[in-house]
Amino acid sequence: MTTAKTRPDPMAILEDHGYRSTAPRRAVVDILRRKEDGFTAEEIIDDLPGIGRATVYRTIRLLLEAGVLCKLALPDGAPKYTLSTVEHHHHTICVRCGTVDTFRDTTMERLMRAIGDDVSGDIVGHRIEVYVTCGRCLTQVRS
Amino acid sequence: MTTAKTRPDPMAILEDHGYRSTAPRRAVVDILRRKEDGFTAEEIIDDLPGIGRATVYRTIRLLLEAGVLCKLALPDGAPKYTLSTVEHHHHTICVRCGTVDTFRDTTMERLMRAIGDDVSGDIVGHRIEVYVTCGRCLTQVRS
DNA sequence: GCCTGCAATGATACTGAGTATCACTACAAG
DNA sequence: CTTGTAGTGATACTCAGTATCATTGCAGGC
Ligand SMILES: [Mn+2]
Ligand SMILES: [Mn+2]
Ligand SMILES: [Zn+2]
Ligand SMILES: [Zn+2]
Repeated sequence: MTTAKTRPDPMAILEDHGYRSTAPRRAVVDILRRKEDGFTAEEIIDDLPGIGRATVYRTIRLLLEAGVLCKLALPDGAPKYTLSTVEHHHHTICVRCGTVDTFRDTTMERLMRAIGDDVSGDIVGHRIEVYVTCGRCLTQVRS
Repeated sequence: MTTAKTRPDPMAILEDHGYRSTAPRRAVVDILRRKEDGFTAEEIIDDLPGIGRATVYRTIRLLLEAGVLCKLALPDGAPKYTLSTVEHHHHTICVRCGTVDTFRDTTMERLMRAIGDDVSGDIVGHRIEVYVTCGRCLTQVRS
């Protein structure tokens, strides 16, 4: 059970998209590669006092466009981001502690395609977020 | 084919929750009862120059808590609200013109319950939004 | 119908997240 | 190295939403 998953280097992906490898971008990428959990933009900014807010936001936008990051819209508050694995997936978010987890459900994807018959127009995307009280929070509540 | 659906009066619902029936609240409720489509908070504020921003936001919050409104998180930009029918439902949002529609899919709800086995912790809610290019926008693109 | 307490209002100032600007910096190609 | 240009970051700004608080007006008691 290794926690380190082999994932393509986000910086390499940015370079493939024609962007330069710069020290600030590498710093941002290094930080968020270490985050197993979801993180906010402001979190990254605080972790990197030497790097301007604008650069952090710009780097996040590039990584989103490159598909390296997922953007989660929480019920309220600032969005969270997670490193995206290659496979299409969705997220559970603990409403108590904010922990983000991923899940995959191929039935869901099939269902989404079936819904195409119910809705007028062409489906171009979807967002599915499941709000949970996570296992750890459940045990805390009961103790 | 009547467009006016018989829905419980949002103001009456607020009164049931112990809130006063005031002129500003009635004005807000009157406006948004007329909107078949999704609307933003700022839209309501612009429609009611005599009423303070704070009051509009406060009224929207009360209606959300009372379950009268749904709040939609668009991919980016300010959230939209829609009057909620009693039945649980979800929304399609046209990525081109922003039109909001509703759909129901009981299979989806059954599936959500099935997912409970896959995720750790208790499911307390979910958000499903389907992004589309609506029928009207499709015909415009092709003309 | 009037008092009156307290809920509600709204002008204003504020916060927080994100973006535009622009003079400056540093990457990378030659 | 030199050099054009992509990238940076301090700063000022926008935009959505919230806190404050003096004033207003609703609703229940009389
Ligand atoms: Mn999906
Ligand atoms: Mn549902
Ligand atoms: Zn939790
Ligand atoms: Zn449309």
